[in-house]
Amino acid sequence: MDSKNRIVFAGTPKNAALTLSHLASKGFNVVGVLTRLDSKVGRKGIIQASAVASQASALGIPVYKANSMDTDCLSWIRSLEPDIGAVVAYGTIFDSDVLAAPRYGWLNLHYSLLPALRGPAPVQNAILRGLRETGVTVFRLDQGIDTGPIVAQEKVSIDSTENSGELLEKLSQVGAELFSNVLSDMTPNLAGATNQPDLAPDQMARKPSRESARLDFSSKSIELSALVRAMNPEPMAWFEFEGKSVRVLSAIPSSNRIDPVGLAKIIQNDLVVACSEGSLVLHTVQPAGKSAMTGAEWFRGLRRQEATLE
RNA sequence: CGCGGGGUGGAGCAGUUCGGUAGCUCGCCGGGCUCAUAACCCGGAGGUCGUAGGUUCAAAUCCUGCCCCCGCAA
Repeated sequence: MDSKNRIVFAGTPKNAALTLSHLASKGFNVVGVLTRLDSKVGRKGIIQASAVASQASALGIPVYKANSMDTDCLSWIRSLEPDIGAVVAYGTIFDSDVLAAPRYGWLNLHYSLLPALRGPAPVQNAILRGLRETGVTVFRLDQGIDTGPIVAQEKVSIDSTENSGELLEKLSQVGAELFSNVLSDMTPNLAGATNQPDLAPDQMARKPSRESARLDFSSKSIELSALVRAMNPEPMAWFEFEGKSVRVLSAIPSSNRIDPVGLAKIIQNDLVVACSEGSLVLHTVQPAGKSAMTGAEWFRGLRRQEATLE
């Protein structure tokens, strides 16, 4: 491997920080880190540095914070004289000047088997669509969204019970490993990159809205269970009960038959709600203003035999 | 000062409007019934009602300060 290559890293959230620390631990020469500006976090609006910024500081790597690629940012990148750029979930599109700044361009780590699931939410969409397998891709960044030539891919299976948070964790580890392998033999890998085929627009992995995370119990229970897993931890599936939202952190399909759709009751200490096909056990829920609890606990607090959820 | 909900035995809740020393559904422990049980019956332990102070003969309940947890919105 050529550890003398100067790498500029760009990323923002926790999984990007994990990749950064993995690269650093492998001895790569990360000369600068680009991340988004500190932002307000949570109810109290506490200003907080991104996970990548914190990680970079801990590693003693210079950090530049920017939400858009202005000339200052561009000249900072150029001043690093990078050989290659590495991007993991940075959150801003690069213009052609930025793309051309590192000698060999940029490599991006994406959490799907491109060209499938291009876009900002590949992990949620993989589970949402009921896929049994997804993966990670390292590709050369170009002007499009996740459209550049593919350098390397690795498959990762999706367990039928895991949620987006858990799957992302797996993908982060596999991705970090793959990324460092690519960088180890960078020159031949870049030369071997293959162009992506075109993709139908409906294959884009869009970010789920809160409304799309709402549970409609007239759907099939198997679909609802996938929705619940896909939306955890963000934005979290939910339904409305007596004017307040109740988040559903985990749910599993059940063979209990109850009618009509939306009717909920306790069956053998589980909270079961009727769906169009089968029923769903609401295992962990979180009513607005409360901490997470089991569905049965929540229902007990309602003090009734049965209720209709919508 | 973005909007809002909440802190009551191990868990989830009721009780707070109209002050009078605590209740429900579970869990737990013991016993019974049963081939058996997550089902049923009987009994039991377990609570400074977040915290500090105030009002009162009397505060979970009224007043004030503080701490903690959480939903929505960004």
